[in-house]
Amino acid sequence: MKAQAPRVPLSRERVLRAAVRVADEGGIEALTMRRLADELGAEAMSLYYHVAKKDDILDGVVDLIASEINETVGQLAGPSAGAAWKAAVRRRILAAREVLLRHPWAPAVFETRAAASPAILRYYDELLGLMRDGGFSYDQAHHALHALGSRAIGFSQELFTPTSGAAGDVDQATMDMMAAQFPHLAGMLADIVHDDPASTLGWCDDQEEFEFGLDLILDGLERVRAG
Amino acid sequence: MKAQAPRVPLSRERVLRAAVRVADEGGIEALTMRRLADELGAEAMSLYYHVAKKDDILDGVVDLIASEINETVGQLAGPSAGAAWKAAVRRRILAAREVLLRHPWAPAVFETRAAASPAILRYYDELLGLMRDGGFSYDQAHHALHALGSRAIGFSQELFTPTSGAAGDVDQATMDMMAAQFPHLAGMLADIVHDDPASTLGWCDDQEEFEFGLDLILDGLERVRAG
DNA sequence: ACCTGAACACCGTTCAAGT
DNA sequence: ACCTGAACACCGTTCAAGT
Repeated sequence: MKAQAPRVPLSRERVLRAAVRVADEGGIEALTMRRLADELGAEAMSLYYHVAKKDDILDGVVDLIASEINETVGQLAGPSAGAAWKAAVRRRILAAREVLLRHPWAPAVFETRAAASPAILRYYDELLGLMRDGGFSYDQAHHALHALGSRAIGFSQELFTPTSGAAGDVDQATMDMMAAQFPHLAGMLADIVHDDPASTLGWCDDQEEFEFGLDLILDGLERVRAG
Repeated sequence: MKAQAPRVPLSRERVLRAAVRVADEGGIEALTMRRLADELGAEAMSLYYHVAKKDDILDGVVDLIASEINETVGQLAGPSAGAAWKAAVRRRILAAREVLLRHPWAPAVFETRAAASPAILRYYDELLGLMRDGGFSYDQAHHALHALGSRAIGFSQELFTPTSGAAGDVDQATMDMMAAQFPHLAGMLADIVHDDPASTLGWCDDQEEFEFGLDLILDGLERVRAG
């Protein structure tokens, strides 16, 4: 049996949507031109008729995910005037985060893109709008964006996750060695385990920690706003 | 003339130092096995005798940069007990940042590494030590690390830098279009330009913004500490 | 013990050629 | 207008072979 010509003709739109699908299923390293063409029932070279190069695909994919975020946060409602800005911004950021959690590979791609996509610009524009509702000056809001960093759009990069990996991975010998070399890390770990002996761990850079950091910043910003 | 055998024999150490040199000069995309071998006057295949694979090199490079950070912050002095913790942590983080500014490609590599390098563990261990001096519980210090995120080691990733690129790049037509589509971004930009008409711009995610965000978080943490 | 040449599988991308 | 086959330059990596 021979391969059939694709029923639906290719298009930039179809290519980008397929790219998201491939990355969702196999991670970002699965996203090669040949694998992507496969997903579309075409040859790798055919893609170049619809996109300029792979970088163009990555730009488009970022814009697509950001659009998904915009659609989600677009359904949020609630007051944002005055002191209500904080709850509104918080809601918005946590909703954006939920979208990104469905595309775990996306933050890393976001970070490699230099040019801002239209959808990302829109996201930030509306975020600024909420702050303006709260009474922030543009200068204050500008600082706020920098202070939030990638948290503004729902993720935060950690260089080192204290309890990533199951706690069971660490045997007593390594634990002792670590206690000698890194007493504070060991103490912290012991404390976390002690506080929650039933926890499976491998679960601390998650929702709770994200919200702690977010609230710390939002509270600080509220203080700036209130003068 | 034919190539001479390398005078100095290869070693893991030499390979890693050469890798940092190559990345410093040509960016991370210049760091290929063949280019790295060139730098050492050897063949690409020879590297595999001293390192397991490219990933191993990247792990080693991260550890090397983190060691450079540790050496730098190791020379800092000053009190850290009680309320002095904040200044001590601030000093430490800004010193780490200076090292990373000399290796602009490094943060991106840091973020791709899952396993924590010994040098990074040491950095965090000592950072935790300063917080303990300040009176933080391990649980509080744990939250603090998450709140700081990558800022703890001196950098912060932005998804979109409001005024990256020279301001002169934006002509009036694009500015008008942007004002219609993204009123708040346009307003913010106009305000920044107005506040500092002489500024060349393209210079806002820098030191000042980093310190603003850092201080916001440190102030919030101090409030947590003081209970 | 340490280094290398030839080779492999896999990238992104070009280009002339097919329909 | 849209798609493809063959080919190119470049990756990381293996392995048998050199000294």
